[in-house]
Amino acid sequence: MNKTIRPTESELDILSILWEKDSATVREVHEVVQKTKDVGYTTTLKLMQIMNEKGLVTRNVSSKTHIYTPSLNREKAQEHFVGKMIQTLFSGSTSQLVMQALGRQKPSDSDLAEIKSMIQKLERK
Amino acid sequence: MNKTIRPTESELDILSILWEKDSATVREVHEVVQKTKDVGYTTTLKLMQIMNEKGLVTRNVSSKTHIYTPSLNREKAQEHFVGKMIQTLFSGSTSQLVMQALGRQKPSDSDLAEIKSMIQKLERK
DNA sequence: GATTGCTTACGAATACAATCGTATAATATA
DNA sequence: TATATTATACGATTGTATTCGTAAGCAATC
Repeated sequence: MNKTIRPTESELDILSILWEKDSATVREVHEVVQKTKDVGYTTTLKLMQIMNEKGLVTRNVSSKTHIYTPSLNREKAQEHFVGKMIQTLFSGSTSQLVMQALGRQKPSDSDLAEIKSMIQKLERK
Repeated sequence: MNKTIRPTESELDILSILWEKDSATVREVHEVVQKTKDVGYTTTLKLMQIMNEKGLVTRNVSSKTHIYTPSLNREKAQEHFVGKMIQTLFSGSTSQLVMQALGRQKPSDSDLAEIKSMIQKLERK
C-alpha cells in the first residue's frame, strides 16, 4: 500500500531515532534531535503529529504522554532511498555505490567477513 | 566553499542528467526529465536557471540556446548523500548499506571482481 | 516582411516543509 | 488546594520548492 510514502528529511531524522528505540515519546525523540538541530520542542511535537496523520508512525494515546512507534518499515525505506540514490548519483551502478561506501572508511574485520561471505554467495548464483 | 550546497530532489534529477551528458541544453535535459515526470518545458527551464543562480551549474550563453554544465562535483555529492543515508537509514553502519546494496541485484562478474579486490586492499590495511 | 517555432526571462501561483507561539488540559509538588 | 511543570492541540507564519503562464527576442520559412 505504502508505495508513495516519502518521508521528508526531518521526518527521516525522527524515524531513524524511532527505529533505534523501537518506540519513544516526543520528549525522548526531541532530546536526540536537539543534539544536532536547534529547534523548539513544539516543532518536534508538530512534526510527529503530522507523521501520525500521514501514517508514518502510530501512537498510543492511553496515557497523557503519547508513545510513538514507527509504522514505516525500515527495510522498505532503505530499499527506496538506496534505489533512488543509485539511479541519480551512480548512474544505476550498484557496484559503484558499494565501492564508494567501502572507500569511505575501513569496515571492521567482522564486517569485512560478512561482506565477503555475501560475495561468495553471490558468486555461486 | 560549497560545504552547504544541498541540491533538492528535482535538482538532483537534473544534475544526474548533466553528469551523464557532461553538458546539455534545457531541451535535451527536459526530454529526459519528461520520461519520468510530467512537467512543462518552462518548469525545467526555470529550475535550471535557479540552479545557475545557486552555482550548481554554469552556462554558456554565447549562442541563443544556452548550454549548461554541472559545476557541483559528482563525487562530492555522492559522499554527502551516502554519508547522510548511512546515518539515518543504517544506524551509521557502512557495511549494512553495502549488504543491502549487494542484495538488491547480482552485480556483474567484473563488478564482483572489482569489489573483491577492493576488499582485499582493505584487509591489508 | 509576415508567420511560425523555438528560445530565454520573469513574475506569480501553488504546494509543501518547518517553525513556533499560545491556549488548554493533566499531573506533580509545594 | 494553589502553583509549577509538562503534555498535547492547533493556528499561523515563514521559508523554500515546484509549477506554469505570458511576454519578448531571434531565426527560419512561407
